[in-house]
Amino acid sequence: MDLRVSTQSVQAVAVRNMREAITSGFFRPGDRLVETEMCTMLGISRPSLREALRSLEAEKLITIVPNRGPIIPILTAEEARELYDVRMMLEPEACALSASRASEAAINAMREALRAFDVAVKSEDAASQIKATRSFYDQILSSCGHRLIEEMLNTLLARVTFLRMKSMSLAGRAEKSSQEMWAILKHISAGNPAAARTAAVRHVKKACEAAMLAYEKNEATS
Amino acid sequence: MDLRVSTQSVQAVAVRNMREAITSGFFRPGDRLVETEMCTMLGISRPSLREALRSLEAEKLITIVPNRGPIIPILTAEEARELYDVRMMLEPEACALSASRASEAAINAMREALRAFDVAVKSEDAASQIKATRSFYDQILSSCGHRLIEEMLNTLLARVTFLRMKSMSLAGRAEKSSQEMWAILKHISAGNPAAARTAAVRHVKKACEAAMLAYEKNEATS
DNA sequence: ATTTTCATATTGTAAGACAACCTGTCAAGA
DNA sequence: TCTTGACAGGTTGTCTTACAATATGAAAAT
Repeated sequence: MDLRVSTQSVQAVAVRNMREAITSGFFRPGDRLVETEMCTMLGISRPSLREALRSLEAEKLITIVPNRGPIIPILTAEEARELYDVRMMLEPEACALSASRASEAAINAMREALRAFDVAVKSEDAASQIKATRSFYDQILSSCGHRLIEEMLNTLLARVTFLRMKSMSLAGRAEKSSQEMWAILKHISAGNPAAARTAAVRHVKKACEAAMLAYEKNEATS
Repeated sequence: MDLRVSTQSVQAVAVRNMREAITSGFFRPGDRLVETEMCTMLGISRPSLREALRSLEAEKLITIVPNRGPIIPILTAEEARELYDVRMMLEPEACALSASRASEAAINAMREALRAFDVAVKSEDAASQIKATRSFYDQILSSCGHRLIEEMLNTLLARVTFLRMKSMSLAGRAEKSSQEMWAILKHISAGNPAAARTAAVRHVKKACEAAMLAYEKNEATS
């Protein structure tokens, strides 16, 4: 029983809210975040806001251009590729660990998340897809028992949310993604780390390919 | 010819200086960084300092305890182990990449760094050892051609500096470490990614073992 | 049309102020 | 003696105000 009272600093809440706004797609790559506007939106003072912005900058969720202020970064294809490279090194490990230690409750939550994902795919609801994927990964990461991997993958995943939204809209990608994630879940719930790892590798690889495809398509249309 | 005038923000300089102060061992785990003191040390205002502190907090170089302020974190054995786990996933890759693309100049710089390391080992100069190791890794990371791996390993390495200092002081560890790093360099300069990777794996593994040993020894003495 | 100038908007930085909170000390009461 | 309560000092959390420095875009001049 946890009776701890926890007062959150204004700064911390600001970071959380802005992070949510960015990863949910409310702010989009290229958007400028004018300080005074953000202050009124968040209802906080400029010094507090600026502290929050520095935190987000260090997380790479925003870029602060000197004398121009914060903007939501636009990932280049190369940066995206690098993000997937590193995901490829960490995510399989996380899935393997999760396969060896995830609780029944965590596995059920993953199943719920994937069901929600499938529903969102059917109804072509991009926001819900992202949310469901997010929740699926949250469960994997929190159940993998490795704080650092959890934290690093969390920030990495936050950075690619927008990309995922784009690549999910590619024809057939969402369905494929669902299959791949169900495969991961199957091996996790079976307690098979090796299989979970290979399934994760496949998933990240495919996700990367889809993202790269999304870039090519964008170039063609622009 | 680069004539660019780059004015650094006060905040950015503060972050750099404080990061240097932390990773060089000027501040030690457990130390409190009182804001007003830091302000006078750095010659900046409190808002600017606090922005800098938030950046360092996001890098995990400091921990900001609510209503108590920033302190240099004391790594638990488990946190240390996790840091080495992730190093183990990234560092071999970085070395392999470096083996396939490092320039002659970079390799020479690595050699220089290791020579300096050996000198520092002989004279038992802990600070110089850290500095030389740091410079060795800087060369590997900047020559590996992967920005993200470079950045992530940089922050990871910054977090374990103090640990390395402690484990280097273990009998014989510095010499072993030197051998392992020379092995990595050998394979990088030979352009052999696979061999560089295995050498890196061995090095991280041994470094991890040494660090764990340092923890046990500390427990025994405390 | 190109360059220059200028006004506006925005960021960078500082200073001052005060409430909230933690810590340790000391006295009062059980 | 031990616990509790109160208090003081130090530190952080936050806001307000202020102003200099810089970027942007439009108007003016060549």
